[in-house]
Amino acid sequence: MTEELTDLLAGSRNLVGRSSTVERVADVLRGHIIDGALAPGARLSEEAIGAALGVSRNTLREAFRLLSHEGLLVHEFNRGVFVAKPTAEDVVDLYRVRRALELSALRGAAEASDEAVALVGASVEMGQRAFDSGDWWGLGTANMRFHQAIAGLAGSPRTDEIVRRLLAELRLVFHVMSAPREFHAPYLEQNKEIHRMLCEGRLDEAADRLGGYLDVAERQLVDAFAELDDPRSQAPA
Amino acid sequence: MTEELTDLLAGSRNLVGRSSTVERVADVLRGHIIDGALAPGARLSEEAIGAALGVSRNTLREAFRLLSHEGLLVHEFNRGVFVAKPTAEDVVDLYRVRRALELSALRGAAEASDEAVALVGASVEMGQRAFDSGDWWGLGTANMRFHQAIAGLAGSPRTDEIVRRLLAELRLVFHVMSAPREFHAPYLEQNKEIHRMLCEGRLDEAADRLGGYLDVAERQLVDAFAELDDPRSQAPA
DNA sequence: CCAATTGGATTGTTCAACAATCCTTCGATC
DNA sequence: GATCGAAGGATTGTTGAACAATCCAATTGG
Repeated sequence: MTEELTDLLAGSRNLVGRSSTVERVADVLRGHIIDGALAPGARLSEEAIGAALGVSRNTLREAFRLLSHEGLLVHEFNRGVFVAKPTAEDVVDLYRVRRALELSALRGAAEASDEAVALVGASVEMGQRAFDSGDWWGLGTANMRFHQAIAGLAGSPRTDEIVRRLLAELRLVFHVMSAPREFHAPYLEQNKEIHRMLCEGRLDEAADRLGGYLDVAERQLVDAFAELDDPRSQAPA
Repeated sequence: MTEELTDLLAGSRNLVGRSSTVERVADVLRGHIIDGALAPGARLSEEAIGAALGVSRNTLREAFRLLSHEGLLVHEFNRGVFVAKPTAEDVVDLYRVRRALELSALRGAAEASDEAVALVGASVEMGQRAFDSGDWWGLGTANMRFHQAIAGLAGSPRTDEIVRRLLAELRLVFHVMSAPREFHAPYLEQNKEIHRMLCEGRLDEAADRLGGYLDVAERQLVDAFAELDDPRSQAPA
């Protein structure tokens, strides 16, 4: 179910004209990267992946280039492509851009379309269902959907694309979180409240709430990274 | 010791070792697109361009993919790549994202580095020189540089890249302006004043000024588009 | 005049090959 | 024994050609 929706999300970007092999390959790889099957830092061999997916090296390289520009892969000349390995600095940067775009969209939501507002509500309900069934990764997905819907209030195709890219990178970051439930669960209530404020037209208030919430999440992630790099937390060999 | 050497190597590689054919091709094409040698809407034949630049179709296609993700080219499946042809809606969208990012960067510029602030000043001086020598296209370039410097106040690599992409698209938009002087010249004074406010720490004031200025520019561009589409302004065949 | 067909041109994708570069291993020298 | 350097293999960078799939325009037929 969740996977179906994820595919729908990714697929809804470009309409139905989805016949390019390159994009299909990129979709498959994106999925594997986002759900962790391809770990951050892993090298993707052209020959191996090409053989596994049954596509030529040239086609694969075009797909690599696509995902590199989405921030999911990094390309090192003459060395190959690697799954992006976000750092604490990347987290700070990602949240900086998110704050600018999401808060701007929320503050200007007076002119948002009804469908855009409805998407926010739908993401909240989706999160509730995931919570009820104990699907913590699905809860994370719903949370992403929530933020994408917030950004969508601006009615701006470019904002939508930028935020989608940022959230995909953020998915990589979440792989360092050892406790997805504790991380994602508290935000469900916040999302509900922000949605309520949005429906009542209390936009500035909603934006302030969202801003504070982003600060907390960023802090939490940065701390998680610090703990990873901190030698005292490493188990003795 | 080792680390120093590694840093040096990495730094010099990015500056000098631009040895990828794909990126060199992309640079050439980007230049021709931005300065108008390749007009918006023009189709880029793989065979023709490949022969002209002396690169293979596969390499060229990778460069196309790069520029497509920068928004300068649009790729239509089974039809080819075309120089992007922005519409009035694109203008509105571009300014929406610019407002969000540039104003956010300016409002948070209290923590900006000295170099970042200096870049703003440098762009203003560059604009003054272009104005004095009657170089209107150079004035436009300086203006772009100014806005990139404003965005750079955030100290965010991702913001920098996004804004660079937006401004490159905007360059295409400017090709519809028949009077570059009248369009660009008035903003020089505004940039000076915003720079002054920035140096004096009057950030919110500067941001308000910039916001209003962006509104005017957007309006001006949209009007120019409306005139283009308006039949009454077209010469009889 | 309009519609269907056909043919040429262009793109999408694959395959094979070679040059350039990197990483590893092996050896040589001190 | 350790450090440095040089072959060796493996991987990427780039090219060229080939074929299938698709689009576009001209031609043909009604």
